[in-house]
Amino acid sequence: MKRTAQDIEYSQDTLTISKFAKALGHPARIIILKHLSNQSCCFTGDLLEVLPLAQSTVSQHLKELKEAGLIEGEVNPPKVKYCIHSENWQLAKGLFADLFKEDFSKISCC
Amino acid sequence: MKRTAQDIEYSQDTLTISKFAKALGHPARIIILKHLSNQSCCFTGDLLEVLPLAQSTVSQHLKELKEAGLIEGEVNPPKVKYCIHSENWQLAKGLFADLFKEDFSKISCC
DNA sequence: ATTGTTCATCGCAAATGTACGATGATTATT
DNA sequence: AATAATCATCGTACATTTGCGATGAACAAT
Repeated sequence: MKRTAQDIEYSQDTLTISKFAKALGHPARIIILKHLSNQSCCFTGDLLEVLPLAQSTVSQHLKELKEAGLIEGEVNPPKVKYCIHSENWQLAKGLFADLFKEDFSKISCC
Repeated sequence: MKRTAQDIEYSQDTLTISKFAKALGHPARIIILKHLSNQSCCFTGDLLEVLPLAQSTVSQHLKELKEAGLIEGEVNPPKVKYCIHSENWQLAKGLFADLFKEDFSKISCC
């Protein structure tokens, strides 16, 4: 991937929402987030019972969600509790709501 | 990527939102969608003036958005008009709103 | 007929993503 | 001290994504 001088042209909001979206771009990570958000609060790798994936793979997905800022992990040996990162969750909610604010429910095109 | 028998385990909603999210997972595509959604309606490769990318690359991003169902293209030679795919736009809006419906704005964790 | 415009697609290169098993680190329990 | 449980990380394999230039297809205007 050649990169030129120009790739700095995106606004912060654009970068932020695309980062969140990218993290949401895999069904396993959607499942994880839905679990965390239902489970009024924290959670851990009981996810393994829900996801048809190896433990290491789930761990990797959790890492990506953490790096995207959507969740946070709290070590609680020998377990780890994962929670929704409330601040960024609100941020994401707002950014997506803003993206989809236009309503094209009536005949829209052209 | 080894695939085993189990990868069929995701619900339709989960697959759908992750497909949309994946398509939103790149800043260039966010820009494109914002343009289409502001521009009350259709559009074409004036996107080239907005995006720091080669024409072929932009075309590829448009293709991905089309395949994800978020936009549709209408040939109008020698140009192509792109529009938000209203039905799927509404669907996406609903799915994201549902995902983020829980409110973690007050102290949430554990 | 030739030329120009607009756009998609192909082929390539490099980067990232997805998945797994194996191994290791940490702590609790025996 | 030894074992078990929980989770992260490493290494590997393969797929997908991202980007570009080059080429081609479709049509309009000359």
